[in-house]
Amino acid sequence: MLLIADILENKERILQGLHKRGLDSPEEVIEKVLNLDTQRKETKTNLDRTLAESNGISKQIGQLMRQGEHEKAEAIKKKTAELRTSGKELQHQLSDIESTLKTLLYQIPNVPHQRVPEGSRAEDNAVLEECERLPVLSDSKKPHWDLIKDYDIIDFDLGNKVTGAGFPVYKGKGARLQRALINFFLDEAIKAGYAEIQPPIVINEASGYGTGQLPDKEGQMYHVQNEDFYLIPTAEVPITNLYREVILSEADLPVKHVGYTPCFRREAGSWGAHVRGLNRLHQFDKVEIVQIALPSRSYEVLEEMLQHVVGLLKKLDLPYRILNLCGGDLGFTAALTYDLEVYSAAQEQWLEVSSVSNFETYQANRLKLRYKSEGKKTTLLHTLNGSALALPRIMAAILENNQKEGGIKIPEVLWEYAGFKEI
RNA sequence: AGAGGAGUGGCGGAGUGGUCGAACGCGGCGGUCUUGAAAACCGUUGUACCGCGAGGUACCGGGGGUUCGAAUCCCUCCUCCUCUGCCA
Repeated sequence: MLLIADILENKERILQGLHKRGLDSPEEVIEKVLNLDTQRKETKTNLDRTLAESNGISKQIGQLMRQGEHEKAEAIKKKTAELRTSGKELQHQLSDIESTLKTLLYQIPNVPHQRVPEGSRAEDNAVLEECERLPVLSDSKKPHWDLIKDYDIIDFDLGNKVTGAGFPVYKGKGARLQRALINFFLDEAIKAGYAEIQPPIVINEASGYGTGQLPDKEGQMYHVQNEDFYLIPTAEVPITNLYREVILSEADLPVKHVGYTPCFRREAGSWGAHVRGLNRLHQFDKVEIVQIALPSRSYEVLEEMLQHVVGLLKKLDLPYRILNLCGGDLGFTAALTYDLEVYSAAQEQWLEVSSVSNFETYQANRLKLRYKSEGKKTTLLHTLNGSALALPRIMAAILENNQKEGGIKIPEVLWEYAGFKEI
């Protein structure tokens, strides 16, 4: 959520940023916000004045009562009736204005960072780094949706039976490889100084608003109706919300957490031929890294997180490229996002396996996540997160890129974790 | 899930209709004393909003209500504790 004070101060810069996202007329909504804010202030001033007067009279009444002057007290009481009705009226006006203002602010995405490239389509994303020699497989190469059947390690039909499409069942070495990857990712993050968290995988509404999944992506989350909970689409949500309404001290920073969770996404309307097999699922596993950083350091932290993810891909020996997402492709709440994609030699396409983002104060403002600086001022922090990593496409790439006649070699770093070297 | 009890500032803990943003203790910060530290003593110590400022307003788990006035009374939801039930 954008800060009104920031909109007032940097209106032009913010409008430019919103144009970069391809918004039609951000001027309109920004003007509405500023007008409402003016109304809010006026109403608040009036309300406070009314309440102050009414409080004063109440105090007088109290004094008179104590002195036993009941008639005088009764006489003054009558004066308050009017204040009371106008106070109620103003109170209602104020909460109406505030909720309209909030609804409006919820509709405005984060302002892209200066380094975010112009553009609206995937082709406009800037490739910052790309593996030079892409692997080429023999003509007998198979996509992972065939390989998993050949080796009987992931079963979509069983998932269909038990749940439905997009909920695969991992079997035998498939399950063990999953577990190996999760443990490998967790251990690597812990080595890099991240403290492990095992959060709940269902969250309440407040948490959904805190990190920005609500109200923007309401339809993308599974909703537990009888409890009004949501299944998490990513561990980012529960882990970041650990710090909702928290004031940290400077010494606590940066906060670094890692968590493994299953993730649930309805992916309404996003199915097609290009998302076969493991490429898109309703339930998948992911290890997520989250940091809370000082505003002055958050872009350093972003680079550090990016390099952590790059390190994982290198250790897994997967060909990757790094994208700087363009304005049109940037997520609603992010200021800058690096996507990491892995090349699948069998599908002959790039698969997104990680998104590393800086949200600056956008989430922190919703979360009321602040720190107390030396000068005793409370200031919003910056939140960041990244997948390190999402499992299914990593799994797909490992299976596809390492396939050979009669077996699939798994990366050496996983041998110990998996307990086998080949499928 | 049922019955009973409880939720107050960083923590502990008073307060059951007005003088309460809230006693007191601990902790934190500043100071006195000390070569330094400890102890002792003195002072200070929440957040947000409105206002140029003086100052004002709101917040005692959340929301709503009664009242001139609510931490205090009523309703409702949430959370925790105890007992019973059920269960990995």
